[in-house]
Amino acid sequence: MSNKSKSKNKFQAPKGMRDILPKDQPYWEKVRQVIHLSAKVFGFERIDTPILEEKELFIKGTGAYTDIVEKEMYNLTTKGRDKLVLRPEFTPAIIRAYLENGLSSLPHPVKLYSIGPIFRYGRPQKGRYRQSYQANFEVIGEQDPILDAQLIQLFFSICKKLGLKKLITQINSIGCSECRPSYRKKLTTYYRSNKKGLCSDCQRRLKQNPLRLLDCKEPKCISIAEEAPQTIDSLCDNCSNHFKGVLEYLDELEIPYILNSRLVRGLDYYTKTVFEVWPEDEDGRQISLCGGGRYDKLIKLLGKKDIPAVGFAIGLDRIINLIKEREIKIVSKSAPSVFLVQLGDLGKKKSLKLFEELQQSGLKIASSFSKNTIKTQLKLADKMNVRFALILGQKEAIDKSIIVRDMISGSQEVIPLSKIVREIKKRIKK
RNA sequence: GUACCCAUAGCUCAAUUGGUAGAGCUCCAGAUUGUGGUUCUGGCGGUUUGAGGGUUCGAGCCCCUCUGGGUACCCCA
Repeated sequence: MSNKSKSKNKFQAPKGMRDILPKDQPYWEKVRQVIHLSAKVFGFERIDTPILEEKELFIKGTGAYTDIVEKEMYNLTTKGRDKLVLRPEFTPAIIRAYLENGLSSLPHPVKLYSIGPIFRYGRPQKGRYRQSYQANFEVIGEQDPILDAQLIQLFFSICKKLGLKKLITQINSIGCSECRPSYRKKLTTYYRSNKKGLCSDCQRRLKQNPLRLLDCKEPKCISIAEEAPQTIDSLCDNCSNHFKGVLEYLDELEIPYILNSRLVRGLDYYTKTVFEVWPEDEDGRQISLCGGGRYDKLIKLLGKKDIPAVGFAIGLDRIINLIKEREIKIVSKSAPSVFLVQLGDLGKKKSLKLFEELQQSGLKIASSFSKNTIKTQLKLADKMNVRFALILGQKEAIDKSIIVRDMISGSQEVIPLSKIVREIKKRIKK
């Protein structure tokens, strides 16, 4: 990505938003392709929801006191005075679609995934953009802890296919409506007695959302948080067993994880399991690759029925950044293996149709009809890293033949035009 | 939203104490009139240094504002 300003050009992309240029597209294609494949294997069906949603959906769903809702949404009012926002995350929108379209009549669990842009108004930096891309997975309608574990398995499966290793799961359980209130009380009491040692943000948050004090980055707050009562010690039997279940399944899957009692996450709807996955050697400050958890109460909040669910989101920008940082090679499947060189008026005319034939036969073929010299065309062929160049000139066009040039050895051979497809396919296989 | 750093050709970077912008790569063309990856030569490329204002005889360089980027927060993917 360029760090240069383009403001001498009259227009520039809005702050925190960028163009994904052709040279980066192979990364995006690869990542998306792997995600689609893994989603299918794990039984997820695709859903696409609008980029705009009612503002109220996120106030209710994500939570009125979360930073996302408080200060990071792109708001707009329509001519009809509807209050809409660019979606800052997927989950409430997916649940809305699930409820609105009667997907609850399908056999449960209903497994849905979606992939696309989300928008958050904040200060951009590496791995944080105002328009970023997520892949989002939701499993609706079951509370079996195996589903929580399977989501993490799914993420590791995707990473494995992308060649990403050295990752570690950060996991915690934050309880449910049964046990959270009493934990909250314990925590609040603990923090009240240490109130004067807290930063100003935390003093404010103490009233609204005391759980969030646990992952404050202020040194003084960190040391207070270290002594704070831990969520897992206050879980009710149900939550405790559930969490044990998740961890047992992770052990069974041999997925690396560490219990992180300070992981609470900023969205209001989480219950029980919360998790993120970080690169192993990082401290996770802003590079968590995915994050999610269980949200057994969200659906009731947005609808009527009390339906449990679990889900998570993958940050595609961060996945791609990591692939690049670790210099993992991505092979573009669409890279051409043959370049058709045309020479002279007749050659040019005849190659036009030949190009179509070759391409229809399934060969990945490149060409440059606007360049006329053989030199320039071969140069291009070389740059594209093509295996063979096919040369159709005046002479060949008359003879109904074509030259096959091996771009590695430099040797070439004249072949009858009628046999070219078969010959090339034979050679590529070698 | 807060703090610090940054901004010169498409890209990576030069420019002595403020003295009037230069190189490599890329791109295009030629050497080689039907043969690429090396080499050599030439050309395009900056409405003059992200934008606007100020100081000065003179600003890429100093000051202010804005825009964008980076990093650390806040928070999250």
